[in-house]
Amino acid sequence: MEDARLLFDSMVVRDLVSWNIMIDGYTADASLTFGLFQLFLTEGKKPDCYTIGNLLRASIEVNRLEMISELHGFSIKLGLERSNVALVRSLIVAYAKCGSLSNALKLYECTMEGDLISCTALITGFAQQNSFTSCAFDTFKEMILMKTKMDEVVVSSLLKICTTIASISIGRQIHCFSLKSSQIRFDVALRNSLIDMYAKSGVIEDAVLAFEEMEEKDVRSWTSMISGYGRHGNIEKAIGLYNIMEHEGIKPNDVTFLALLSACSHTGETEIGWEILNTMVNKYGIKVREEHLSCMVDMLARGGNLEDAYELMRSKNGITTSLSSSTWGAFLDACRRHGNVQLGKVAAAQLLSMEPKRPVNYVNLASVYAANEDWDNALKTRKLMKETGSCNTDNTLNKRF
DNA sequence: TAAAACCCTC
Repeated sequence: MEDARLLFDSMVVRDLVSWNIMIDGYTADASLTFGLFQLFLTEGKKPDCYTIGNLLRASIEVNRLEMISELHGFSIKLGLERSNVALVRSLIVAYAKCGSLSNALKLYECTMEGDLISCTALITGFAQQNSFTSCAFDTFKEMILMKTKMDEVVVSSLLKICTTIASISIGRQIHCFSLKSSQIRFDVALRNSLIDMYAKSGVIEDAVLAFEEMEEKDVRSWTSMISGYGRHGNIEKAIGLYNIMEHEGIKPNDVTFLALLSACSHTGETEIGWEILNTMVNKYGIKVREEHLSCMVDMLARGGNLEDAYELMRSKNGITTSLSSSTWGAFLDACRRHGNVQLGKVAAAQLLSMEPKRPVNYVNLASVYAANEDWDNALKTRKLMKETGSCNTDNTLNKRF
């Protein structure tokens, strides 16, 4: 890219095509893309649909909604909005991905009704806004009524929503719909979505069916199935499947190991957990992620090995990112359950410095004291919570109602 | 061409 830039800078006459190629080349680094676009504008150039399309992709990358609106404005000014279907589609995708569903919807209703790509973008956009999943299904119903073209991507997106709301009945309906439709190809991604949907909805047998039906399985297929067994508390099956996977020459990834570690933490298999972590690092050279540590900490702390868990949190096993508040939260909860005031206080201090406004942290610390019949400090902690004014900032309730 | 799949614990 540096060479391309040198060549580009040395050009005497730069036409729109060379600008577009350059802007496209920088999509990996959005700030460079935008910088180049500024230069483009100061030179008095006019963007076309390709320039704007490339910039939209960069804006999605860094979640810059105001940039998308600006590019939308450009398209209107240049009259591209009315003539270029692909551009409008890209705008809808960009708005939906960056969370502005109202803008995406407006554009869709004006010009793109019944367009498969736009509908899929709307559906995943709705799915990302927790409380709008029903809108995603409404969009799909409209597609059916309008006899829109369907494909595996849109049903796969819908199945993903079913996993988050754990709706086996909707999931099954979508599965049946896909079987009946001649337009839907059962590719690896769709089959993986099916495994995941059934496993997360609690119907492990159907997840197994979907898994065994596959002629070509990738690492995600195996991981979904392992994770499914782990979630169901079946560690033997999870590890058995991992062994078969290895035997078949499929390389596990960081997520596969996360699924295995999680299975160990559910069943309290501390020794196996350590073994798995070692295999991941030493045999596969996979870097330990914060989530792996979090799992290990939970596993150790749950089993009462609070000291080991704390030691792991301190040493962080060589990873450089800092631990998330949720890891500390899980640790604090384990301290409460095992009545360890000393470590509970350490965890609470850490948590209160990270998120001083979350009541749950105070409540957990108070419970640590209470578990040790230290009513004095329990009461003081409760008081402190009220003083910080954090009682009113619990948005977990707002979310639910 | 674009829109989709595996991700820990509280």
